[in-house]
Parts: sequence; structure tokens; C-alpha cells
Amino acid sequence: MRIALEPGPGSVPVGSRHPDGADRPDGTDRPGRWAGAARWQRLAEDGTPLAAAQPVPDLAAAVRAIEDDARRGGEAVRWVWRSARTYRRLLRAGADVARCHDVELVEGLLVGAEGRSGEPHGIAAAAARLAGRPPAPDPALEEDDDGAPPALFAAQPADPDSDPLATLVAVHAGQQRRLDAFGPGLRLLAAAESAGALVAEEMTAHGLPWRADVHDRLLTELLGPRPLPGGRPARLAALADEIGVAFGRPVNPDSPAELLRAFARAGHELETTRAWVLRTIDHPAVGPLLAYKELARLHSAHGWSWLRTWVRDGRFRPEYVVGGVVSGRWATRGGGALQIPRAVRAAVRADPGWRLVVADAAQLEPRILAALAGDAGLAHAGNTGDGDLYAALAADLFGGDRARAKLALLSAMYGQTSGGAGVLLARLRRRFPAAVGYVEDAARAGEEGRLVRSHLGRTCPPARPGHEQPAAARARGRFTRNFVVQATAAEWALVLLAELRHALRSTGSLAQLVFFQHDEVLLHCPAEVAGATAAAVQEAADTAGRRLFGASPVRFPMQVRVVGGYDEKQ
DNA sequence: ACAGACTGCGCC
DNA sequence: AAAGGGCGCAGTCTGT
Repeated sequence: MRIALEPGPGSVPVGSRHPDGADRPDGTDRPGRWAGAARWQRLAEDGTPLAAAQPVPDLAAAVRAIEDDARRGGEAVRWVWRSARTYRRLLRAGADVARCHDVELVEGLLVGAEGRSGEPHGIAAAAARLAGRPPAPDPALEEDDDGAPPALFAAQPADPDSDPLATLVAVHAGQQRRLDAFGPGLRLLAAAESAGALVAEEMTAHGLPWRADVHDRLLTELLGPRPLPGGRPARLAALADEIGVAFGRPVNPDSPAELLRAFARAGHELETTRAWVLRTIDHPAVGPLLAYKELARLHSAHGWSWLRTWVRDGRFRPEYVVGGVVSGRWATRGGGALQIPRAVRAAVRADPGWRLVVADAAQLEPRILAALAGDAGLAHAGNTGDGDLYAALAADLFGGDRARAKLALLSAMYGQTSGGAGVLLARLRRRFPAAVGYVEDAARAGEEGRLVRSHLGRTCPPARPGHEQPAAARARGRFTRNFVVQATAAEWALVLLAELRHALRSTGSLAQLVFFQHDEVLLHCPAEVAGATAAAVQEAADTAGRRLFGASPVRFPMQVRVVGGYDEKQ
């Protein structure tokens, strides 16, 4: 059964915060009541209403009751809501759910699949689309967390369709019909994307354990003592001085233009000041400049000001944007969560008595390609030896040179041909014609202006006009070539997350999903369940492989570490 | 003063 | 002949 849920304007969680206003140390809020005009309506699987809409006086308690009943063997429920903002509010009120249908995320998938990429996919636009009205640009659907109503409903009080619950129910039913027009893949993707939204909200609520004291110590070791706000750390100032001395006059190392002029005066005409270019020239400023660049980046991107902004009560809580990237990868808003540099990963530490389970999919993208293309040879290469696909490939085809094997494979998936990649690619093509042919077909589709789709049906947005020039067409080909692999890898990871979450919930595990980055998951769990948690991750990976590719021989091994700190090898 | 483009680099 | 996919972020530069 499904239940469409609309918290409605003005409903706010009451008493859900700790008395002092802070989150509880375990990252959860105290269960609270949810006052306001919440309503819900029971639906059949196809979205048809089974009963009249009902007001729900205490939403969080009501949701908890239904979920508890399902856990005890009652009917399973899939909650239908407008967006994960509803779930964020439920979580704060102390209610979590097993399954949902996220209307705005599904609308995004459908809009793309129907060849209308770029059209808005908020509920207002979805309702307009359903009614055959021109898709009005989405009003700012941003709604603050404490429940200010979105402008959408406030703006149309007289419209009978402005009943938010009725709109939700109608759009959801329409989505069920539209999903029928596509294969089962898109349905699976819709469910996985929705589950991903649950995971994302829960990960933000749990937070990634982050030791501010360790981070501060690392920064101090590398940069010198913490400077006054806005100030430049001692180590950076010293390096800037060294650079000035090397050039014979002060140069701002943060200004590429100044650096180019300074190098030109010294007889080095450079195109850019990228680090790999600087490494090729012989000048006394290069050493300190490279050191400066590395440390300046650490300071500005993940330094003390980042720490103060993003870490509270021992947790880093990035906001994940599910499906925020065209390929379906997640993005994050603020905090640079997907670019945590290795240099500060030691600050990610499990609580006392707890462990981190760090799991990443080994060589995910080539394995995805093998499965997508049905390339038995490449699948076999991934299953030989100790599971190192690149090493197997190297032994088989590249005289044991793992680096060249990796370059060849990545070139096939990214469209690179420089650096000798073209020759390696030719060798790869002869050995794995299905896999290489698959990405080359995708590249050709892009060059010819056609659309490509992921395995489950996420559709790449069409090229913008002006891509008729050869250079642009080739760029488009590289994009579509990569899209089919990256987007399918992203949906595999999404299904893994959904399966893992399901497994943890159904066993009552205390393990928490706390971080996700493309092909890597971090869990935080009591030490005594770390082994079981690690096993659950591999099981979820296997299940994800079967869900996407059925009986494919391709395996998806996870490299799992059970550690105290994110930087530890094991 | 502000916005947006550009540069360069972190992660996958 | 040459041709490297996807992001977010901070700082500089440019245009208004």
C-alpha cells in the first residue's frame, strides 16, 4: 500500500529539539509531536485513492505506528511525498520510514526519459505538465526547514488544484502511468533514487564523525599556528616570501596572471600555471610555489574556517543533493563533502567503542562496462587472480604493466587519446571488442546528436544548440561515451545503498550510514558489529549487481576496511 | 560594489 | 593531427 503524505503549510515539529537547542550527541533529535495541518491519503499501487484524504493530528506518531506495524508483519507501506524535505521534518520529529516515492526526484527521471530534459521537475511543474498547461517555471520551492509554506500553494489560493495533497496524489498517479511507458529498469531506478533520498537525509542527520582537535593539529603541523581570521598562516607567508626572493620581487602566488608575467621575465613562457606544467621547468620559484599551492588550497578549502563552519558537536553534516549531477551521481551543497582531501582524513574517527567500516567498489567503472556490454572477456579479467582487474588486464595484454592497463581502460571510458593512449586502446579493442564497441557506439551517438541512456534508463540531457562544429561534436561524444558508464555506475551504487539500508534495518543493526561518495560508503557502528556490517556491504554489492544485470558473470568486489580512522589502511 | 567568468585543484 | 568524463569551491579577474 501507498500513503500520500502532505505535511501542509504551517505544520511544524513541536518539542523535537533538545531543550538547549542543540542536537543530541548521538545526532538524533528527541521524538516530538508534529502539530499542524498534515493530511494523508491511502493509495493503491497505481496511485488510485483507496479512501478519502484524512487529517493527521500527530504525524510523527502516526507514521511511527504504521512503520512499527509493518515491522511486526503488517502491510508494508511506501510513503509518497513531494520531496525529501518532508522526510527531513519527519526525521527531526523522530519518525523514520522504510520506503518512499519521491515525486520530485521521479519527475526528474521521467522528464529526462521523455526527452524533455531541462524542464523543471518541481511538483508545480509536474502538475502543470499533467494538466497539459505549459510548464510554468518552478517558483522557488525552497521551504525553510521549519515549515514555511512554499510559494506555490500560497500563490494560488482560489485554484481547486491548489489542495497540495490532491496535487500530490494526482501527480503521483500520473507518474505511475508514465513509468509504464518505460521498461522495468526505470521503475527500479525510481525506487532506488527515492531510497537514496532517504539515505541522504539520514546521513546528514547522523553526520560523519569528525574530530576537530585532530583536524586542528594536522593544520597546525602543516601550516603553522592558526592565524587570526582572514590572516595568512605562517608557513604560507614564508613560502610566499621565498617565491618573491626567487623572482627578485614580490609576487602574489594566488594570481596566475602575476605568476605568468614573473615566469616570462625569467625566460619561461608558460601557457598556464598548473602544477604539472610548473614541474617541467627549472626555476628556483617552482619548489616553494608548488608547496604553496598545495598548502594554500588546504587552508582555503578545508582549513580552520571550514572546520568552524561545518563541524559541530563532533559531526560533519553535509547536505547531499541526490541525483544532483546529470549522470545521477550525488552532489553536495556546501562543505565540499565530496572532496575531503586525504591530508585531513585522519580527523574522521569513530567514537570510542565504535568503528568505521570504509568500503569502496574496486574498479567499479570497468566492471560496469563489462556488464553493460556483456563482454565475457572483460568480465573474466575482473574475476581472475585476486580480483584486481587492472592487474589481470596487464598480465593478459600489457606485459604486466598495470599502469598502462589502467590508462587504456580509462581512455576507453573517457575518450582520451593523448599520451600514447590511442595505441593502448587499439590493443584493448582487439581483445575486448564488445566493451570498447559499447563506449564507441555511445560516443558516436553523442557526435550525431542522439541521446544515450544508462542501463536503467537515466537519460543524458541533449546537446545544446551550437554543437554542430566538429570540435563540439567530439566533446559531446566524449560526454555520452562517459555518461553510459558513469550513470550506470551511479545507479549501481544507488541500488547498493538501498539494499544496504534495507539489510541494516531488517536486522535491527546499530550501524549507521554516515558518508557516501560515488563508489565508496562509510558506516559508523559499534565495534562488535563491525564484522557483520562489513559482510552486509559486500552482500549489498552482490545484490545490486544482480538487480541491475541479472545473471551477468561480472562481480563487484568491495574493498572493505574496519578502522578507527578514515586514513588507516586496516 | 556586485555578479559572473575564469583558473586551478581537491575528490571520484 | 589531436582529441580527458563528472563535480564544488575559493580566489582572481573582468565587466557593469
